[in-house]
Amino acid sequence: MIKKTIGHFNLEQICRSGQCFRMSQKENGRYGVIAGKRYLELEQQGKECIFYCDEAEFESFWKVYFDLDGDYPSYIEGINSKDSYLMDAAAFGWGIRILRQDLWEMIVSFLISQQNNIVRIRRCIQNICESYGEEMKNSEGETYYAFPTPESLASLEEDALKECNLGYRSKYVVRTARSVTAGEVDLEKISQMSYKEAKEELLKLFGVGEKVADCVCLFALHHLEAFPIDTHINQAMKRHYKKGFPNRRYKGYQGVMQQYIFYYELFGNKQK
DNA sequence: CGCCAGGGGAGCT
DNA sequence: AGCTCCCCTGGC
Repeated sequence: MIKKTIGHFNLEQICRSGQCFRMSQKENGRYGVIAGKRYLELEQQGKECIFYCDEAEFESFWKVYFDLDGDYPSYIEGINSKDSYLMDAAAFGWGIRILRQDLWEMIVSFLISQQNNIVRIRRCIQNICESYGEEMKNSEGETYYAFPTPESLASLEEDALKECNLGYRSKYVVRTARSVTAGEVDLEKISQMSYKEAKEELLKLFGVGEKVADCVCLFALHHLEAFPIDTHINQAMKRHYKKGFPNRRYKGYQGVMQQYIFYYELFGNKQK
């Protein structure tokens, strides 16, 4: 285990921010994160954060995964001080980071997210992992499940994932898995593309629209200019940005602002 | 029981 | 760009 003091990093906020559905708080207060086949436990102790892994794994994987080299103070300092709403939102979600999650996982996760709430999304994902993901053991011998591969989902009937509580989204996931295994869409290539190209490519997948594509671009490909607009963001735009969100000012990192707004809308004080 | 909303999307005009 | 319809759960 290693201890790190990292500014603008807060596990509770990241866990609740709704970008990572495989991070959860355990009964002992620690957080567990599953990423691909990996498992990590973390613990927040005030400003310090404990990573239960060795230095090599931290440096080569988790530091990148949690975007610890990102300069979040400068993102926040760039906020227009006259924009009290955004100032409040950022002050509330100061510890959020935009993670670098697996591309395939994010595609499936946000296919499932449509017309769905966060609690149920987590359950759906847990269900497909338990049913079709590889069974793994962490260092304490506890079982966890890797995310199902495209191949394992492509072979299913279109309605098979209804048993995992996906409802009508089942066929979106199965058909998308088939597109990937058939090579119609190349995930390796997408990960090398610019935001614009990657989004265009993702939109070819059945069930992927503007919002889902933007979430994938932001949370997997780390295109911070992606600004997913969902019902909550849409309402915030109507209330606070009737003339449109100032994209020009936050050019290149609008996605970070989106996360502050989203988190604030969901968990902030409702006296707005 | 009906109604509605939850981080939408497809298909059509 | 805007509209309709699609369609699954859970909460009230």
